[in-house]
This record gives sequence, C-alpha cells and structure tokens, in this order.
Amino acid sequence: MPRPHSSQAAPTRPSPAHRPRLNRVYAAIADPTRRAIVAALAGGELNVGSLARRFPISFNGVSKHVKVLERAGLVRRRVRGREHWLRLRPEPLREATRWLEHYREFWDARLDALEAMLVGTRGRRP
Amino acid sequence: MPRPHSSQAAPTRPSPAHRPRLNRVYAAIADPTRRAIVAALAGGELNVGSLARRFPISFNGVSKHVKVLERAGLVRRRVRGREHWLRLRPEPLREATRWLEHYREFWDARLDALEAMLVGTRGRRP
DNA sequence: TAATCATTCAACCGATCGGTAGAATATTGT
DNA sequence: ACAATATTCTACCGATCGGTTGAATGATTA
Repeated sequence: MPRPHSSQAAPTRPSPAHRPRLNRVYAAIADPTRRAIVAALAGGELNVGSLARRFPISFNGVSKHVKVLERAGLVRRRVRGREHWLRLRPEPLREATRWLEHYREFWDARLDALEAMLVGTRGRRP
Repeated sequence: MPRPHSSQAAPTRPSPAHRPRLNRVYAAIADPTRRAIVAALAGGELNVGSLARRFPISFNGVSKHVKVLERAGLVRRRVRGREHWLRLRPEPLREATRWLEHYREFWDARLDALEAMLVGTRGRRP
C-alpha cells in the first residue's frame, strides 16, 4: 500500500494524458536547433532559404525542422510563388505554458507552505 | 537579402541555444506517460512499484521513464532499503516555463499591438 | 538459510529522430 | 526556350526511443 506520505491534495489534472498536439509541441522545442528557429522567426517572417542560411546544418535539415514545427502548430507557411514564408503561431505555446505553469505553481505553493510552517514553528513550539 | 518584413524587435534571446538540461526537460514532458507520472507524483512521494501499478505498461517500462525524468532533473530518488522513493523537483520546470513564457509574452504583445492598431485606425481614417 | 520482494541491468525489437545527399517539381529571370 | 532559384520528396545512415523480456542484485521476512 503506497501511503502517499503527504496529505496535500494533488493539483487538478490539466490534461487528459493523451494530447498529440501537446506532445508535438514539447517534442518540437526539445531540440535546440528548433528553439533557435523559433527565436529567429520571432524577428519576423523568413523564407526557408534565408532561415537555413543562419544555421550550420544543411538546407534540407532546416526544411525538416520547419516541418516538425509546422506539425506542432508552431509555424505557419504561406507559399508565395516559389518561396515559402514562415511565421510563428503563438496559440500552441500558450497551451504548453499552461501545463508547465500548473505544476510550477503547485510546487511554489508547496515550498511556500513549507517555509511558512518552518517560520511558524520556530518561536511557537519551544 | 531576407528582408525581415517586420520592424518589431526580436525578443532578447533567453537561452544560449545549447542547454542539455532544457533539452532534456522538454523531451521528458513530451511523452504523455511521463507527464502522467509527473501528475501522479504531484500527489506525494511514491516508490517505483506503486507508481508502476498505476500504468498499463510494464514495471520496467515505468522504471525507464522514471530514469528519463531523473536525468532531466524533474524527479529525485531516495533509496530506503529495497524501495526507491520518488519525489518531484520544481526547479527545472521553472527554467522550462521561462523559455516558453518569453515567447508567449512576445507574441501576446504583438497581438495586442495589432489589435490596438486596428482599433486606432477604425474611426480615425475614414 | 531460503524464499520473497523491489528494483536495476542488459539485450533486444521496431519506430522515430537528426542529419545528409540526390532527384524531382515549380517558379522566376534572361 | 533555357538556366537559375526555391523548395520538397525519397532514400539512406547511425543514434535514440518506448517498450518488452529475462536475468542479476540487494533488502526483507519466514
């Protein structure tokens, strides 16, 4: 019987465990090159070529990374003639932040409670 | 010449592009089973066995997932006799949230600016 | 001491990943 | 019409991933 050791309530679950979108967003930004692409695209739209020129890997490598970001919903592509212009999309990042913040806040509260308990105990129970 | 198309400044880079810790944190939470483990562990400490019993995969599968979370710094292990007790660690999540929020805030500001521009234009330039 | 329990370790499997190279497909400029 | 440009598609490579199984290690209990 795995006694839960703490009586603090668990946070209400923020996600039904199987969200392919969320999986893809986290997997996408787990790669440093893709995070750098996000950073580059935050400066404004770029086409694939001028984006690729900023990275030490091959054009095709960057093209593949862009596709991953696209599948995660983080990048939108606008084809204009022979060039494909890429733009960031903020929405999926918001959902991704939400999951993280949920647990971060929970832990912050935990640490605060612990500190309060220690401070409160200090002079009161000699 | 990849004209940046927007004159808005890019956000100041929040990470020097190659942070194995951050990579590991995002890769860790990209898997739904591992996110569920995080959720389970938020309810208090658990040993590997009682944790594994909550999941439809094998004991060893869960053990491996725990190891991934550990390497990402999200879980701490305390060996007590033959059982290993697992506890969440908030610190890496904070760094992970910071990167996401950085861009989220940037985009929010962008959307706000766009909206303001549209509203401002509406009655002023007929 | 022997049996049981909690756990890791090692090997394996098929799938996916990051990356490259080369061929194919459009679009543009001359 | 032709050459150059921008990009994807296909195929390949070695590495890692999620998962399983079986054996090994170590602590507890009888």
